[in-house]
Amino acid sequence: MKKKPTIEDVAKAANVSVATVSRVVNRQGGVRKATEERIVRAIDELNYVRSAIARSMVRKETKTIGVIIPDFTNPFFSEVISGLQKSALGQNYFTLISSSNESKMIESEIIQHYIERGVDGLVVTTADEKGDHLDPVIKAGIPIVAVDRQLKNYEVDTVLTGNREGAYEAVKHLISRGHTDIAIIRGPQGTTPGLERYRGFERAMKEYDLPIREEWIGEGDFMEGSGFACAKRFYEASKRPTAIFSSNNKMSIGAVKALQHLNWKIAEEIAFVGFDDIEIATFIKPNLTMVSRHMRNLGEIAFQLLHDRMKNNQEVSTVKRQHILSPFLIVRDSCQKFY
Amino acid sequence: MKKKPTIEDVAKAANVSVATVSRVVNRQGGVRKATEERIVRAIDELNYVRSAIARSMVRKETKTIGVIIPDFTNPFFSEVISGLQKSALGQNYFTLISSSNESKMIESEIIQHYIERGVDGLVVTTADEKGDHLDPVIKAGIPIVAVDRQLKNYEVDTVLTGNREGAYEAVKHLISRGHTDIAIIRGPQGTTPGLERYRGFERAMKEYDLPIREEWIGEGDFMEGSGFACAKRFYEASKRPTAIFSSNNKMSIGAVKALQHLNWKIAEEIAFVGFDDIEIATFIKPNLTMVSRHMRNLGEIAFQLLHDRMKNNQEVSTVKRQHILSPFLIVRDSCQKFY
DNA sequence: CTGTTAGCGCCTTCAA
DNA sequence: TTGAAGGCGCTAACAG
Repeated sequence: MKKKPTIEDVAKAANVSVATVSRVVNRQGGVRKATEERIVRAIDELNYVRSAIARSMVRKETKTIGVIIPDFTNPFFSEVISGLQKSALGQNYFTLISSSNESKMIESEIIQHYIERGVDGLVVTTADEKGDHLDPVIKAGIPIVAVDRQLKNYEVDTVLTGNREGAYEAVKHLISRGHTDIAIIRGPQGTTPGLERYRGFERAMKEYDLPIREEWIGEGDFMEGSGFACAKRFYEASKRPTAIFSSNNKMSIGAVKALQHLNWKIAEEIAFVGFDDIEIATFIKPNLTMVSRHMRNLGEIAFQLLHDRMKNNQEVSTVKRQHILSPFLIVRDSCQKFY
Repeated sequence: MKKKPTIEDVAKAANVSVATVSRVVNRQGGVRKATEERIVRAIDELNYVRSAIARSMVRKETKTIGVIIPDFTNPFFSEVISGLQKSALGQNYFTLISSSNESKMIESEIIQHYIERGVDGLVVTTADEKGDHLDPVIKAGIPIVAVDRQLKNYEVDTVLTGNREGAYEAVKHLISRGHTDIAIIRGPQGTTPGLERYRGFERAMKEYDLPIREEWIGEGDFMEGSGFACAKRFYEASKRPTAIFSSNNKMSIGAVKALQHLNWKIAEEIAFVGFDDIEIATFIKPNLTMVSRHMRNLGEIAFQLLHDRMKNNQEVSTVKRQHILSPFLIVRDSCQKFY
């Protein structure tokens, strides 16, 4: 209720010096048993909690890492931060998590906050892969790990998924089921996932000598609405594709919504695969075949890399490390061959 | 790269005193234009960022609020924190968000972290509504706002949903469609949402003089698995219900999974309503009728209440304020009357 | 308008 | 095994 007790209050109550209290609070040992007990009792009685602020002030570290994701409501990121936070807590690191809402500007603000608060490291899925706006972080000498999207202008550790590979497998799967008229809902081509998944699509198509039609390339923005719009456009195309590959989870949601809306029958009339599994995949009538990945792992690995940098006083290896997790295809029922 | 510049470095570079630098950094005015410009230039050149830590140290406030939710991967909470964080940022407050995973122990740890870090306020959806473990927060004089679940042992501001009311409406809707044999998948009866939603169910049943059968009461834990199990039990009951009310989103997911698995046809053979809308609701064949609520609002209001307390130096009103948001029924196709 | 200075609560030598 | 004392970077009087 009243003001918070300080280490000095404890010292007074236990009749020792602050230095001694500090020793027991930090478990440094070298304190007589009896003294320690007296101090512990005083701590309890006063409800003393040591101030992380004052501590950070002198230690020059906060045991805190900043995390930036583009969207709280995307389940993919929920899983990632879930894994990340658990790993961090295990090493006694605390996580600050913020969403940029895919805005570079907001991301900059968040970064400012993080630097002011002295985070020891940063994990970021950036809204802008050029990444100039991360300059302050670099300048401050704060280690960074990029997740899912790269930071092109800087040599930072990166955790990625085999985007190209995953898309390639998905499209190949479609082809193996007899499809040749395949459309793609692309993500923003300025982002690694957007571009790479397109490249995977492209590779598969080329490998089998299949034409990539202009009207079968939908430009999406990784949001639901664009998935819906693209699917609709495909339906209205001069020639309809027989299969669709969607580049991320939210666009898949939108696309499926559109297919249902148009009564364009999945599997029977239009095959479908999407990148990143979604909850509805196993609920709707023909279950959806999807490219999936170990999301929590992404978060865990990201923390490992960062932790490494943080304790190794940054200078150990200046080489950028890249970790690529392989996605995997979950074959269900939405890509049946049909004639 | 090297060590971070301090206010003193800036002062030296601009050839002024630290006090003056502080004035311009904090926009307090009373500094000659020319001087200010000189300082700003120095700040830019040195990449100076003021240390929130040192600042908090003397101001005795961190402009930071702690948030505890039970589960990152529950979309309900994603929405809530999304709204919360946006409101907070608007008032220049920073949010620390952590998940307790429904564990009281983890929640305690998080609380410890928060107190150490000197949060100015706390927003919590607790894993244990008795809330004794929040004692340290109370003792530290940190204002609290409870969201979605109460803290029974303390008089703190609370934001709730009309749980009873929502459940009541849902069940009445079922009844109005001709159902009399209604089962419920309950949440933990030790939680406000769990208990209140049951009470709503009960009230509707009593009002219409319908029997509540033992075997039609499923004990769930708000997690997917229990929803699945309960639905299965209903199916195997000596007498099958014709309608199911599920008490939360995750259990609804599980229940629907079970219904599909059992090939127990929704709407045709078994009506269904659930509390909290879910994405699959509009995807599966008969669209699911659901009780929904303005989730982002919950977060926004929570912040309002907290903000109020924080600036009013806590003593203005010791009265506990309670804010109840009304849920609303979204009628779709899963409760058709059938005979 | 600008500068000086006393802390904020804690950790960390250095002595005792 | 313990204590004394100097900061960490910043803000907020108080003086000029």
